Amino acid sequence: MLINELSKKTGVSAHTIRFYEKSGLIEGKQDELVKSNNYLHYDDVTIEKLEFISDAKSVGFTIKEIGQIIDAWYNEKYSKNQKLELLDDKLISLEQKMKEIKAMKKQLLQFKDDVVYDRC
Amino acid sequence: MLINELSKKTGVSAHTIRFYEKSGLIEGKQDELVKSNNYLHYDDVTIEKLEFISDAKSVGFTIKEIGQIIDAWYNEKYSKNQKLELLDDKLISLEQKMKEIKAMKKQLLQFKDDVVYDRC
DNA sequence: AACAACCTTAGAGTATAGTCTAAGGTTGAT
DNA sequence: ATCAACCTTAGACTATACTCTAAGGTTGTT
Repeated sequence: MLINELSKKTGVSAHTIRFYEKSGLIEGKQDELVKSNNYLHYDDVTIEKLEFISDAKSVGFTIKEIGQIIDAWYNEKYSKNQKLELLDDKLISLEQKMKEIKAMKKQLLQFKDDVVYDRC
Repeated sequence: MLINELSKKTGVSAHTIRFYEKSGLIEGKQDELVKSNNYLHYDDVTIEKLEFISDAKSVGFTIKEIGQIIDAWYNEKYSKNQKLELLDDKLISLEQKMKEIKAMKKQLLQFKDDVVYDRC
């Protein structure tokens, strides 16, 4: 599919898709039989990747980190051990985020308490 | 205390402290007895606020959101109900973040599995 | 008085992550 | 052939959150 269709299927704008492509997160391929244009074609894996990018951004991963994770998933440029190490690394950072969110929850509940009992 | 001491006590640079002050997150006071300068003095509550800002940034709150939370905590410009509503709102967004992180954890564990069993 | 070590404001510069515009080429239907 | 509706690249613009520089004033010690 071409970029517009990909955009419609994922809800990600063509501009942003191109930005992700420039950033190395996804990759379209040219049809080798067609030399008259340089239109890029995208497959279903790219849809998966864009969905993953959206989820990964939500949890606070940067474009760079997301690129690494995608490479650990789809790419052959890392060894198995390197991939597992990177993924473990990101899992640890998720645990960390989780802890921080729990602590922040406690803090906000404390603030609520302070408001209710006029302690602020 | 003056800005340098505050910076040393909190680990937040004087530049960043000034940026937070401009953004309305914290507020120093001038010594009314001293007219020869416009040095700003900070109290211990500001230390608390800066620590909160750091924690709140970690969980992904924006400066604007952090400002609102601080106002719901220290400021009198909101009613009790408005404060509680805002804090509940932020608590809900934390629950949401928590869910997203759990889902991402599952996804990364799946990726690990795929790597281990050569499914990618 | 001179000096280091502070303080101030204004504004420029950086990184991240888009978002948009312009200028131009291609495709497919009429 | 012409037209809408695509496609491309290059680069400008935006928002957020800093980070730094410059220029100048103040304080405290020698």
